[in-house]
Amino acid sequence: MSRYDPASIEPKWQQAWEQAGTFVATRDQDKPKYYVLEMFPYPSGRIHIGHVRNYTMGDVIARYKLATGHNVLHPMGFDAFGMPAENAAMASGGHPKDWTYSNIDTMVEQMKPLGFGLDWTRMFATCDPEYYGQQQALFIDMLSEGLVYRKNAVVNWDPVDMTVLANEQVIDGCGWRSGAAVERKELTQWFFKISDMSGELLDALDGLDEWPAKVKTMQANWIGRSRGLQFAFSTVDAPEDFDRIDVYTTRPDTLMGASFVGLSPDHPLTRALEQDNPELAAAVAEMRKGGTTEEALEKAEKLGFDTGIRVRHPFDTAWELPVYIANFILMDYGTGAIFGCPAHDQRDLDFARKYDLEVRTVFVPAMGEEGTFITPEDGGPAYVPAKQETVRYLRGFAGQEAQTGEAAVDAAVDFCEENGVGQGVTKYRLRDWGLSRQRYWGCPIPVVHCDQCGVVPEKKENLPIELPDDVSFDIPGNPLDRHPTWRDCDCPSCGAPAKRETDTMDTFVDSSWYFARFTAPRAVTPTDKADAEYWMNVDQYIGGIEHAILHLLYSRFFARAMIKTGHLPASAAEPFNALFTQGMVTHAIYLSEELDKPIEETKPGRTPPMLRKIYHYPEDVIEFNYDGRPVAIRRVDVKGAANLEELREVYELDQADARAIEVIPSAKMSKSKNNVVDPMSIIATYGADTARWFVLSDSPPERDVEWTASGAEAASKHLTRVYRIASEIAAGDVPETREDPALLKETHKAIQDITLGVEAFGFNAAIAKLYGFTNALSKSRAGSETKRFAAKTLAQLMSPMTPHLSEEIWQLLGGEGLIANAPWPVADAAMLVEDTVTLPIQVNGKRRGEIDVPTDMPKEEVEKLVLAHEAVVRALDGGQPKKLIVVPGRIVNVVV
RNA sequence: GCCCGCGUGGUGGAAUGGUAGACACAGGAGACUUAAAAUCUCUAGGCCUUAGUGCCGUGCCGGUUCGAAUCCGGCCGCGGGCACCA
Repeated sequence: MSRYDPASIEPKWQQAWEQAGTFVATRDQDKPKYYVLEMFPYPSGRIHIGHVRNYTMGDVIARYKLATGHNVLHPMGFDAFGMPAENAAMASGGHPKDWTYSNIDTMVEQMKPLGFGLDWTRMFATCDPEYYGQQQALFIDMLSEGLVYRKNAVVNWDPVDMTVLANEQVIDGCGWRSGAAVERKELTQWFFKISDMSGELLDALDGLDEWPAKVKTMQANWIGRSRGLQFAFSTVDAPEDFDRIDVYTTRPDTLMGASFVGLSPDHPLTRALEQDNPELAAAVAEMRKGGTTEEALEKAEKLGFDTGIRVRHPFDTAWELPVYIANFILMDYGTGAIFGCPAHDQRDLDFARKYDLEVRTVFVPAMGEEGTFITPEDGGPAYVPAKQETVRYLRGFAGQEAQTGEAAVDAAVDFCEENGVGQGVTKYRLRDWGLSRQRYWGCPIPVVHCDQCGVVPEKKENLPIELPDDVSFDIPGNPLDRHPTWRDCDCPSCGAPAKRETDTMDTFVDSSWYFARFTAPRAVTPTDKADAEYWMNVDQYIGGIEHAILHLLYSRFFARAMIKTGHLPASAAEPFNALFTQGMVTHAIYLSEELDKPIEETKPGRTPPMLRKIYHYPEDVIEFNYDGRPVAIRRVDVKGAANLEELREVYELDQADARAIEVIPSAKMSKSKNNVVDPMSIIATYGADTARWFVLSDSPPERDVEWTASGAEAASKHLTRVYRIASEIAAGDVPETREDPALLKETHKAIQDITLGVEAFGFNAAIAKLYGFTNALSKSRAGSETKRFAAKTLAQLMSPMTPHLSEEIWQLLGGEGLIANAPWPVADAAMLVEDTVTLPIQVNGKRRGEIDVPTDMPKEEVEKLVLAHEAVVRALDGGQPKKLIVVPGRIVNVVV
């Protein structure tokens, strides 16, 4: 009998699928279509075990849907524009294009041996001119629909390198290369008008039944609809044209607690004051230092500057409030100006205390806490209860004295509207999407700047506007900007000499419509109508939770924009019917701190040896327990230690030499920590099916999974066992003994469990059931026909996860055709019925015994049996039960 | 700082509000073998001068319930996101 040999089995079946065109998708109106998509990878150079997990999950769904009679579309491509390619070019010469395409080649080569049921004929990379040319066409259509516009926005500016920095290139407020303090600088940039759709994008979340609730919550908070009051303070001693300052507040009920007005450093009034007040200008310049991220702004020390201007309180013109410029106020949200109510906002309170401003408590807890409550005026923290909580107003002006924040806000808005102070408005936190990037390796924005005509879209027949190849990355900045000829062109409108836009698009644009392009990847328009109508929507989308907000929100916006521009059917407004977010694959980090040179080499006057951190590769160490915690030693240091005791001795010696390796468990895989597990070595050692089986087993798919060598080995052992069991059955080595009705039942139970498991993304639980079923099959003394049926069913149930092994077993057992095409087994409902059930008996919620009863026994009879049970009799001690709860088929609880 | 998650044996984890620890890994004991590997069988949350029909136990504290890993409130820890990483 032959051994399980993945190295020979796997290429054989991959070839068979390719020859049969098993996974090539073509439109077929007779079958229900199913579009399964995993978030496409960035071509970093090598596939990562996290990719293997992500694509295996998608593949399980794809193969399962194929077996259940669907016409499946399961494509793959690459999200290929972006900074790493430029960084590589800067670091080691070369060209981003060469680097990217060579990485793509490598990754495709690494993915193919994994046997994913992908339609490779549809593959593309977003850096293919064929793709980004269509993206440019889309952009032009969006421009003419009014979905794109230009405005000023701030960027991270490195004043030394004279270049724009990405947020990740700003480290502790300084440029990553120059180390210079980063400033916020305004540039004219392109924007998508996503904010026009804020309400629609928010409301439509309700219809996404098959999306995780957490993703919908995150998106809803991100869009951030708020109902508030917009009103104006009239100013005293302000420059011309600034006789009023518009503010927006979500808490108009706290107006009587106002103690100052805050302006954003980017507010028009701030800019006006800057002109002739050097002291103020210097303070504002200080506030503009640091990065642009919300996190940086929030964490920055709260700075203010008193403008000297005063405003009149809308309810009492004699009451004047100071106007401060404050660095924590965002120009993009509301009106860029707020009123501060220190008593009910911790940030305002910190600010008020710093600048010695008034604190006026507006409301206090409604009841109970009189004795313990310290008002903010008396040094307590800001009082910020939930809006649903009822509070008592000391300085209310509308509504009841005791009311919820919500009711008070509504009453305040009504009051203000009636008295002409302001009006209730709905605002969104969501800002327009800035898509301009001052970088080379991205999709060129297809517009031309003409002295006569202004900003003009490129003609579609001139697309794609291709990136020039002759560029260099030896100096910072955008190579397109300094290219001698690429910018020169004729105005598409008047024909006069003009200049191209040198900004390229945010890579989120590339990934916001690739799912639509996959339906017709070679079409000469962005999409093909018939294909888009047939294949959209994506039935199941799978990807990382890190994309919960931006990528998914942008894609939802793009789908709507593509409907408006005629590139998608109206039914595709929500492009992803179901979403699944999977966890990361983590791995322990092996860390030691070693002297950078031997002590004996130390000479007087020389630098003494320093401890430095060394990260070891997983394959270079042996891990074991020492003193109750996991530690490791280098394989080269084992010195013939044959058992645990000797390994521990070596570890102790290493500790003395400061060479002992600490194990830091479950860390995100990272190249710099050397804890990246290369899937290719796993495949080389165990085969693709083992890798696939392992990444699905043990951990729930939405949670992170720790890669362990022992886990991979266990997976491999199990597949070997399945192969051996199946071969024995195929070879007729099974003794013809008695019938075993239990095995037939187990088989149908397994069909039921695994089918439900796959449908619900419970892959780890499904695999646990497959272990159980395998054990049942192995132990069963059933006759060969029943065993053969069970083994064939096992192969089918495993086939989405371990497709190569399953094909091999299917063939051994005389299955017809490819298992990939065999119809998914259906459980016989009659086989799933159990005759008896074991009911645990609880007394006061604690388990005290159990009884076996027929499944259909009436409640009354169960009660009689329970009351007769010795544990219950003893607990009752002759008395009557207070309560008797019988949950049919589940449990019995006696309350005494 | 703000938003969203997660936390169960030595380890990964299972459990429609209903027997906590399924299924595995590592460990222990045994069988087979000249031996090893492979394979198979059994064992396995913690506690105890009472070994039981016992007590404790799902990050911590409290609540709802006949019954809570699961629901609610507060706290601690870890992770994801925060609009130019993808």
